Amino acid sequence: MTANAQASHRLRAHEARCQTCSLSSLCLPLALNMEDIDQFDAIIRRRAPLRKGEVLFTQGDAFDCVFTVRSGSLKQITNENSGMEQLTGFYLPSELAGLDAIDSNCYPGTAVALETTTVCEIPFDRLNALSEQMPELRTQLFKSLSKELHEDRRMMMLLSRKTADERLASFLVNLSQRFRRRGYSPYSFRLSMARADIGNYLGLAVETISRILTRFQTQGLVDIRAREVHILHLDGLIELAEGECQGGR
Amino acid sequence: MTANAQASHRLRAHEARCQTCSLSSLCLPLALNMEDIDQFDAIIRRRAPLRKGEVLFTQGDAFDCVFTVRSGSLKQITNENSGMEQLTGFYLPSELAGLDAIDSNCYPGTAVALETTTVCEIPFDRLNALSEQMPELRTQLFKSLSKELHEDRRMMMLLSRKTADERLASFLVNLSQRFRRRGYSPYSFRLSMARADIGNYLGLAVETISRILTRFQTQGLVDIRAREVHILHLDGLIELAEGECQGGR
DNA sequence: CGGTACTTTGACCAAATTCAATCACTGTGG
DNA sequence: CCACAGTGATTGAATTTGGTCAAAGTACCG
Repeated sequence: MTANAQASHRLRAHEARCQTCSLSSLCLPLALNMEDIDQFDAIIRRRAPLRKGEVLFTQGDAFDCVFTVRSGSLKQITNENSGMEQLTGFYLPSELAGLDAIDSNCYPGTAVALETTTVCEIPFDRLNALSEQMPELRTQLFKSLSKELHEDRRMMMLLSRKTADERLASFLVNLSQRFRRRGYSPYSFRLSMARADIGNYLGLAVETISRILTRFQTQGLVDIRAREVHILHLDGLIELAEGECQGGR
Repeated sequence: MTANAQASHRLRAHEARCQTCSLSSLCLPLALNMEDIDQFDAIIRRRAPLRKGEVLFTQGDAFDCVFTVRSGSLKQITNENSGMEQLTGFYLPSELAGLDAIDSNCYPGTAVALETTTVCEIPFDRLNALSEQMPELRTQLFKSLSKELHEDRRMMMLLSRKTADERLASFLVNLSQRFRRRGYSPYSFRLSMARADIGNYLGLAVETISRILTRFQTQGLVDIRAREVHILHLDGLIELAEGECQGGR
């Protein structure tokens, strides 16, 4: 590698551009042409990486930006008056956080980094303005919102109709699919979240998560040591995740 | 009333216009000026009323329109492969159904009228196009999507952290508030859905709904006979709905 | 007026929670 | 380099909430 190439590499790493970003085919500008991407790129701010546990935005803060994860992962937690705390979602690279803040103009949850995480910060008013000139961008934004709605509906079904086993299987399958889409192995990955986070997200006690994971292990479905996951029998998990509920409950 | 006035009344009833619609302050065009409302109005199609049990759109159908309820109410049901059936929401007048179809380009659930129901049909491609020229409309559309996201998150919290009592109290309080916003009494209203629908929506068995409603009744919180609801002690219900979970589970 | 669909009530049961205790892993400071 | 603290994960036993099954009661519609 020449000195020149090294320098250019360092530059890219530091102030990455959408043009060179490996996530561009999954991210908001996915449908834009080169020219539009440049304009889009111009409104984005890159931040110093968040360290594990650092907060990206806090529940109640005034809304001004949405964020895409560039590397690492986030969790979003919502507190209700009564001290109830709900983990409403995990965000992986290329996923868009903060969309649920548009309506009320303040973030309805707190976003926390689960590991070292870099994000792109997109001021929403400028994004909104840009979406006027770029129908593809607007459509993509509508789609992102709609997709998250759709995901939430799946989650509602999971929470209200599925057993603990089915929930955990769904969770693992879902992660696996998201990793696959991003070009990582769908069979081997690292959980960036604690068991307690998984439990909170799935509406189950930590102990239940733990018990079921060991059961999955003894059944030969997965091999999990600490946070390292190896899926041994994906079809089995998928079958489990779908459940055979005959409309009960 | 003169014959003329009668005719004009009949006209309005038949092919209502946004300009004269009593819901305009709650509905999509809420931020538009007169001129824009006219343009918006022009893309809307009004349909013959749906009778109870009739289907507005079916899961899997190609997506082309979103719908606002003008009178009556809808439920949306999603079937998963495995025969699991989840009621993902109820739509009251001025609420927008079908937004969750934008991403996948087909309706992810079936919308069914719970009573005689009229809707406005809005072709999404034309709405999208119009939102290019009308920033207020675009913003309102983003807000509607975001709001539904937000609602779903509340629902996820309800499903994963609340007891049966808290869920049902939340449900009644939520309905009450939605009626209030629409100018109806928050204390007396009619449930357009069956107990089974409520149960499905809240992730509880019908029997549980029934038991808890009678308990609420004996506790003097409500007076319910058949589907007629009278809320006697709204604050009590609200308190119940919030629960005192200290972050458990 | 009769039938169908919806609702209520009771008895029993099972899944998942709670409580309690132990174990493993990480990182820090002596 | 190792002991120790602290967090996170696992396991077991007892409890509880809400589900299932069964049956009877009630409202609504033609």
